[in-house]
Amino acid sequence: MVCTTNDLQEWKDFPKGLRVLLLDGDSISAAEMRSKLEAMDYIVSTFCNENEALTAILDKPGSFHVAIVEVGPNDSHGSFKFLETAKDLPTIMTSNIHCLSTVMKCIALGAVEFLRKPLSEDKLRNIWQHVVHKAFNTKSSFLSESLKPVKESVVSMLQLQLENGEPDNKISVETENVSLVHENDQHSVGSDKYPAPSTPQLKQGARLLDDGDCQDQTNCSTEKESGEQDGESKSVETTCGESIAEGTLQEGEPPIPGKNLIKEEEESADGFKNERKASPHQHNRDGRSNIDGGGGGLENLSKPSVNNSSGARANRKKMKVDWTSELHKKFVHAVEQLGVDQAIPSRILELMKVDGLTRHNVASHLQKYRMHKRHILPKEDERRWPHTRDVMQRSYYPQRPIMAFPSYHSNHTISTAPIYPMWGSPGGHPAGVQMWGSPGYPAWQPTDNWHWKQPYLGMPADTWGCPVMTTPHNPYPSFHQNTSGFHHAGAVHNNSCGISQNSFEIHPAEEVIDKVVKEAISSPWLPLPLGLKPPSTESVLTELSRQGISRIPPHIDGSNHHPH
DNA sequence: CGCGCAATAT
DNA sequence: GATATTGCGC
Repeated sequence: MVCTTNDLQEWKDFPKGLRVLLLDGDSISAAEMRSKLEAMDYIVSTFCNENEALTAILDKPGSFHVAIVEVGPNDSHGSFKFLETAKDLPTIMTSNIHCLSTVMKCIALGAVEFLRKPLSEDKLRNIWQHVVHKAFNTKSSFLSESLKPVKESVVSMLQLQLENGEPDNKISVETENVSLVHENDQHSVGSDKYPAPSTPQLKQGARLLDDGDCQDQTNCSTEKESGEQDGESKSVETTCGESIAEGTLQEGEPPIPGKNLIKEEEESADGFKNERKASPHQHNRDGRSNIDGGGGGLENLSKPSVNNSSGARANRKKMKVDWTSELHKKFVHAVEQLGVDQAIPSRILELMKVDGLTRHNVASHLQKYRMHKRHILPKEDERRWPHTRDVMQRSYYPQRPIMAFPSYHSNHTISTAPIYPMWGSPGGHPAGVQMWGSPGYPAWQPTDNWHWKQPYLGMPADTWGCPVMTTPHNPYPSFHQNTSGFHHAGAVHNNSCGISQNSFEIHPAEEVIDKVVKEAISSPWLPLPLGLKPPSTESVLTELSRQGISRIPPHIDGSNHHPH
């Protein structure tokens, strides 16, 4: 009970004041982490080698609350040594190595968690959880001096009763401040607020406990080989890593008082509490939910963003869905599955299986989605494909030929089926460019998710979205990898919108067409090759028949008008 | 009631 | 300025 008012005071800004031992062989990454941690008010001590670090620990036990240790590629024994020696210090291992066995070993040796590098703010921010966890899972008698205050203050703030500890609540926090019990206020306005059980990717307050069903992505995050999700920022890991309160704490607000926990994000108060609804049908996190065209089927909900819900007020505001990559990916998958024709909010919603999402949310997103499709794609389409190739070359932009806009209403023209996993200009933006969405996403979130990145390298990314060179007409080599073959080395590689410098006669390239056709058949829900122009339907059909394919999948057929 | 679109809010 | 939400007609 070395807990003084002062201590409490110190903890009121929670993560603030936590002492972090940082052990990283890479001074640069160490500096980065340190910087981030300090921004969150952690107190960081950096070490370059385990010996120093261990010395520091042994020298002054209780100097640190938590450690972050890098597992180097070669010299991992140092890390393990640390791990084994500093048993008493919650240690988070981190590495660039995605080797499962390494991860396993770390965990086996006592690491509380394994995080892939780079460590995003979100990952770092949550490290305090381990501290609290430990604080509550260590017998009082063994509780280190540094942890006592943690426990004390948390207990105090939450007004908990210690089972074996001392029920001495230093400061009786005003109940108004920390309401453990979330009033089931689902009545609120109208019924349009669905009981969002555990908000989807919505801003997820720091619901530490919650459903015990947390996927242990932590360890599994060691990817296989899908070279896609390198930067995945999953914060779930820590979030559900452990719950502070085993039996002691009731589920409830995060242990952190409402003060300004983190400076950078203060206004994110939107902790909507809703009792989890036992939606029978939905179980998020089911591995292979959708089609997933060969992509990394990883889906973890919960987005980064640091909403340590300022516990205090139970502002069940309007939960604002923010469409994260994952969310959007799901969305797109759903749309793809359904096919435009049937891609209606409700269905999409179902397919997405995201708790807390409302039909409205989806509808809205869909609206935007469509909008982008109609504007971006066609544009791209044009520029890359100056329509009447010979004639309109002069201005490929302004011309907004007939088919430029697939019009909504004529849902019967083939063009309605557009959507491919990228809204944005496929060719116009290098993979990493973020178009809409994720404005607020930290840079550390790589180019991952969002679809505008190259979807499938194997298949011409442009195939659907952009006619590019896959069709008879335009020979313009796009700078995309797939076309590289056609490139004239010296030729101007005017990205995308190149005027036909030298339209070397590239013929329909049978194989390409074939590819397209096959794809079209196998994925009827995908937009047809716009390259085939307005009459594209027919063109396609023609091609199909030429290819000896006589039967057309219902989708295409159905959605396409006059069978005469 | 649900969808799509426009207006409005943040 | 962009994105999400709300409102409204169909």
